[in-house]
Amino acid sequence: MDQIDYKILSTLNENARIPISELSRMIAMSQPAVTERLRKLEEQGVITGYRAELSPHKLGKHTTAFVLFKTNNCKDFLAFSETAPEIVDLYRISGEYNYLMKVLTETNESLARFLDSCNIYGYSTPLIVLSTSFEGKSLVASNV
Amino acid sequence: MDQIDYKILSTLNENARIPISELSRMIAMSQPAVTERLRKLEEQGVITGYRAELSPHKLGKHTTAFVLFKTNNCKDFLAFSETAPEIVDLYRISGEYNYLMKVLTETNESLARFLDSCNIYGYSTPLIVLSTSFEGKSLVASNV
DNA sequence: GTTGAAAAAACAGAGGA
DNA sequence: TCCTCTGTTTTTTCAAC
Repeated sequence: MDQIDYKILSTLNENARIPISELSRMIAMSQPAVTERLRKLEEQGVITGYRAELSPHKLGKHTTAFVLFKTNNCKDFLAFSETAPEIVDLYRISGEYNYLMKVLTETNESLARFLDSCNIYGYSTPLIVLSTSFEGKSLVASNV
Repeated sequence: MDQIDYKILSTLNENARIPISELSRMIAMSQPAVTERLRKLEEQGVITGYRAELSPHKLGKHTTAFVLFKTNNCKDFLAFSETAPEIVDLYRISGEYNYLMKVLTETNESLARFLDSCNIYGYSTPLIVLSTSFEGKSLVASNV
């Protein structure tokens, strides 16, 4: 992992669909060399995947909320949560509550309905997201 | 936006670097037609970008935490947070605390040091992430 | 890690349901 | 309007160095 690898990671974090030919021009290195570095970064698990980032709003999801909660049935809740399209992120956390989830619903009302339908207790008042200042900042500096 | 568009979105959410030729084979549609649909989805803002997903662990970030806090200097904090590599997500939220941030640091100790260095007050005990059950679930169903 | 040729894919045009 | 077909350009892959 050197400066060139960091540059590759930072560039792909900004635009994962950039052609390798263009990437290689940007970092002034031959295409096969960049391809080989990329292959290694994927193999080592530094790069875990490539994702299209979608607009929740354009897909009719107008409410984003974080909910802290407790559950005894960790295993059951995990199975449920994987099938619930509303839950996009799920974290096991330290502290009074043992889970944190990020939930996307169409409206505030559908958020309330969804929470009622979850088999959880002791959940916090939903932390409604008023605005997302930024999200998914790159883990590697862009000016390497 | 029809079923085919949803299929394109869901496929690109799983692998954003898939060649359009392969994508077009998967959904049994010609390449130019898929290219045109993709162009429109980007133009409409349904697709906001393509990102490489990196492993925090492989990059030396062993601690992930969510921190709720209050600040009066919203503008100043936003400027600071954009330059702080530790803060990867920042949300303005409803409720007693007015901000939620996701922070990645090398260790628990560096998390403590970072929070001390932030010009915020009334922040919650950091919600340390013990494990990420899942993250970034697709906003569109995969079985469309 | 570089160069250069062959294969594959992306792009841009005309034509058809 | 949206899709298909075809030729051209670009990109990727694979060889040898």
